[in-house]
Amino acid sequence: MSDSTIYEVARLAGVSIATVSRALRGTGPVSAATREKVRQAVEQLRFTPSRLGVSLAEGRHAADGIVFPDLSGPYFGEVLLGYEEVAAELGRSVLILSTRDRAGVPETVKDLATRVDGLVVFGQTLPDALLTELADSGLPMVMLAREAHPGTEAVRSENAGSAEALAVHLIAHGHRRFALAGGHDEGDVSQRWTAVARTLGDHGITVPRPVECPYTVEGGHEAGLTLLRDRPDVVMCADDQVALGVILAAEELGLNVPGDVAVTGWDDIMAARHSRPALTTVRQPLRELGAAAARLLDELIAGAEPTDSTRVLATELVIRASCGAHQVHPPEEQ
Amino acid sequence: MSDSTIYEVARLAGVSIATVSRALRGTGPVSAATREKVRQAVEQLRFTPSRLGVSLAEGRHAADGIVFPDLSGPYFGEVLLGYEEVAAELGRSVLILSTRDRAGVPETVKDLATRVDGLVVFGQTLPDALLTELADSGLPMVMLAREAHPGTEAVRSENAGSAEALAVHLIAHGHRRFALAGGHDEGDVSQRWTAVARTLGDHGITVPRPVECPYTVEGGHEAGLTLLRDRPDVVMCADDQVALGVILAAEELGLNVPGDVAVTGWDDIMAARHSRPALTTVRQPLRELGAAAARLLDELIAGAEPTDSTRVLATELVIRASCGAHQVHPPEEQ
DNA sequence: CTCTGGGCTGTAAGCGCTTCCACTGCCCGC
DNA sequence: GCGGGCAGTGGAAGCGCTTACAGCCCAGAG
Repeated sequence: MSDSTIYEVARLAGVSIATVSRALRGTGPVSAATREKVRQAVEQLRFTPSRLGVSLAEGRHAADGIVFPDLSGPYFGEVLLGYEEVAAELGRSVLILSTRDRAGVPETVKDLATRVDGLVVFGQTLPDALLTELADSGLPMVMLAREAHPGTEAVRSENAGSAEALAVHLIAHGHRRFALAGGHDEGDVSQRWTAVARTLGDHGITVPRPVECPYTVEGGHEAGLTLLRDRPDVVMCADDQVALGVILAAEELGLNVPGDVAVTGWDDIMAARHSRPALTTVRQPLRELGAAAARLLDELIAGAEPTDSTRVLATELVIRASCGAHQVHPPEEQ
Repeated sequence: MSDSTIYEVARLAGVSIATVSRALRGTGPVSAATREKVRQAVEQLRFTPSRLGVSLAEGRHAADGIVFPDLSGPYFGEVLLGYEEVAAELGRSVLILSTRDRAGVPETVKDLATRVDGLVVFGQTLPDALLTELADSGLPMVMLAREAHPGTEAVRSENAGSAEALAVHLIAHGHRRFALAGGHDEGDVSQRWTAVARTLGDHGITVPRPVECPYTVEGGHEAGLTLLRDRPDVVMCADDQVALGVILAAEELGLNVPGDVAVTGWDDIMAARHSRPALTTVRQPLRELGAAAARLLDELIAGAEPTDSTRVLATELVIRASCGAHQVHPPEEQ
């Protein structure tokens, strides 16, 4: 961009750069005649103010950073979509950073931090020590899909209640031997498993520890091959991708889903509705999650004090075929 | 971020800011003793150079912009993932912008342009006039999933060959009455439809004009309800999401897929493998698409002249159940 | 012993903008 | 007729950095 500068505009318009700036931003009084001269000069030179100059002078970037563990799969895309939409409305740009098996993450994140006014961090993407360091430096931060870290704000979707409802539903199906696929991550998933274990405990059912695996179809497939050796009645999965993998594993082992084993997911991604059998799952308001994070961060940047509290968005139990033969709801529309 | 500045570091270390800069960047000679003093001062003050200052002085942002029509669905997430990964390796940040039904796109894009050293633009996201304006301003640009615009570079995946192969396969299945779902977009999709029409024509088959619809499940569903009234043998869809929607529509109309009507997609998203029936489609190398774009843009930014040419990545025909009863390949692994 | 050339360091000029402050007229009210 | 106030404008000081240029000092050469 060999763009012209405010000096050239000023010279062409025959005014000072201060006047050009005032005319363009609408701050301070400028006569109609001057404004017109400036407008013409700007047009002739195709002048656009340098963001760098503006930001340096204003002392702000008008940009947010958002840190993901990964961008693959439908989950993050949806959240990001909701985030970017709100950020754009608020006049802020969005810088993304994916950390997935990458070296030098702390340095990269710190570099990102110098480019933005605030940061959104997903789940357990970053070590707590780094979060503390960033928060202590005064950087506004919002945590996504987990509880707030000291000095930050957070937003996640409801976990325990839906997990309990799902567990109760599965018990009503007559399932007794449970298995959990997808590890304990100190974030959303662990809250769900805790609620599930408690609910099952209330019914005199004990659950084995969850089998750790990456939150991907492949991870679920592998975990499924292990889990299904014990012939559980039902496998509850950390997310829909894992569930799809478990279903694949079941098919490979000659097991019918849900006849021989029920499977449930979490998130309600597109594939959940189209899979065979259609997946019983819990719908998360992914876009709203992103949107809420964007608004929270904007408030912090505007000067609000972080409250260390977590905003919780409601989820919805989605009963489909994979949890058992007796469907509670009629098949969905559209 | 109430960060300290290079001046404070210089004062604490008892040297000039020039020396601090040299010590930190490794440009110019600095004695070991001085280097150590600077290092200590930096550590004590937790100094990180302001990106704004650096960029303003260097005259570059070390950041790329990438413009999407939308971020929902699996397609863009994957491409973005590939992009961001390479960009990070190259030491560049990534700013994203989604334009989906949003007002003031030209202004937003121009704002984005002032924040980056180069831009990647997806398909038909931006009007040609705007592309021309940006390219003329000297902004390095790479087009994604379409042919190069003058003054840019482009990368897309192969369309005509796979489209022809798919059409030939469908003809071999005995299908004769074709329908196309998903509009003519002047980009990737139109290349496919053109190849399909030509191939079918060679076999004496004519195709009706494609039915326009958004590239979503809902769009496909609606288009399907229209298309299927004519009872075609097969519906070829612009992408997998549209295909999933058409399958939904077929089910609603009591039609068996592929028994009564075959359906094909494009992209090979995750849901394609898990849908019922599993979707015959064409796999695009989504991450590679993003990665190639990142590298091309980096070359342009480094000074390479745009060649107005398009790099084409190979695709792969994926035959599953939705195209007809007689499967050519055995069921896939994993 | 003087001269020369590095090595090392500091000074200062930008990079492109915003905005405080000072200044000039001019209109209005008394 | 005169002073106060205000619309309109310019000068200049930053914002935080990089880097060309110049200066200093000292070792080694002559």
